[in-house]
Amino acid sequence: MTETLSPLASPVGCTNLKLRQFMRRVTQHYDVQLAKVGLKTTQYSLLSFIAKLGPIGQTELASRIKMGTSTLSRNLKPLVDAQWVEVSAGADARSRLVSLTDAGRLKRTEAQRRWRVAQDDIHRMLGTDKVAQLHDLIDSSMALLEPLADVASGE
Amino acid sequence: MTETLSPLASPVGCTNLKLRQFMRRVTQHYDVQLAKVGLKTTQYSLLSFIAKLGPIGQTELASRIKMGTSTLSRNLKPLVDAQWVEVSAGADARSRLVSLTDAGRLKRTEAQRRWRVAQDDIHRMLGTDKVAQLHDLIDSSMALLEPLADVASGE
DNA sequence: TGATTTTGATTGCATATGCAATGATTGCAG
DNA sequence: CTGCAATCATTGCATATGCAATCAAAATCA
Repeated sequence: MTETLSPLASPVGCTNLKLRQFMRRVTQHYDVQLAKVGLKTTQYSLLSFIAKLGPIGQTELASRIKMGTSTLSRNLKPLVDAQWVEVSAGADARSRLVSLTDAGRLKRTEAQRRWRVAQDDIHRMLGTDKVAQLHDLIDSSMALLEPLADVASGE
Repeated sequence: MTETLSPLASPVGCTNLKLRQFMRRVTQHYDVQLAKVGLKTTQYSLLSFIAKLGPIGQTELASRIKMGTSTLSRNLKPLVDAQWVEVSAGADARSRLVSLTDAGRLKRTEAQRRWRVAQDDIHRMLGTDKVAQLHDLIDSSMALLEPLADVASGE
C-alpha cells in the first residue's frame, strides 16, 4: 500500500533542525498577533489548556501539554502574577490545582480572537490542505514517539 | 487514488502548539544521543553550519540558520568557551568571522556519529516515508513563509 | 509506629529565543 | 570635513526548556 507516489529516498536532512527552524518562524508569526494582547504563544496555549481542563493538578497538566513539570511551574508564574491563573489547594497538601480567574477567562477569549487571525493567516499562506497534512503528520508521528515519554517517566 | 482520503475540512487545531509539542519530543530524542558527547542539539547544528559555511560573519550565519542575531551571539558563547569555535577579525573592525577550531572539527565529527544514531532512530520509529513527507512539508511551508523574514528585516 | 519509597511541585544551573536598546563602525550626504 | 544613516554585534529584559537536586507530604513497607 503505497501511501505516496513520490520516490521516497531515505531523507537526508536533520529532522530536528528543520523542525526548530520552522517552529521559530511559525512562533514568531503567532507572537505578532498575540503580542497585541500582551501574551506569548506559549502563554496562550497554557491559558487555553487550563480553560479547557478546568482545575487541574500540575503534573496532569504538564502531561497533557507534553511539557516538563519544571517548565510548567515556571511558565505559570507570569500568568499567576498577572492574576489570570490562580493556584488553589488540591486534595493533598502537596498538590495544587490550577484554574483560570475571571480575568483569565476574559483574557483568553480576547487572545483567542488574535490566535484566530494568526491561524487563518497560516491557512491562507500555506493552504488548508497543507496545514491539514502537517497536522495529521504531526499527530501520527507524535503517537509513534509516545514511547519516549513513557521511558522518561519510568514506565 | 487521491493523495488523501480525508475530507480535508479546514484544520481545527493550533499549528503552533502542535509544532512546539512535537519539537519538544523530537529535541529530547536527539539530546539523549548528543548529551553523550556533551552537546545540545542546537549546538550540534551550530557546529555543523559553521563547519560547512567556513569562516562566516554572524549576520550571514544567523540568516542561514534562520535565527536572530542576538540568539546566535549568545549561543556561540559556550562553544567559544569550549574552544570549538573561534571568532576572528573580519573585513571590518565591527564584523567578526566565525569558524571552527581543530578541536571543533573533531568534536563535530564525533557528534555527527551520535546525530546519525538519533536520526536513524527517527527513521525507524516514524518510517522513512513519513520522515520524507515531513521534511518536504516543512521545506515547502518554509518557502511559503519566507515573506515573514523579509518583513522583519525591513525588506 | 517508624523507615523507605513515591509523588507533587519548586529551584539551581545551563541553554534557547527574540525584541529593543546600545555600542561601535562604516558609509554617505551635504 | 561633519553629521546622519546604515551595519554588525552585544546586552538588558523577559520568557521557554529540561535535568538533577531538593523539599514537602503522602503512601507503603517492615
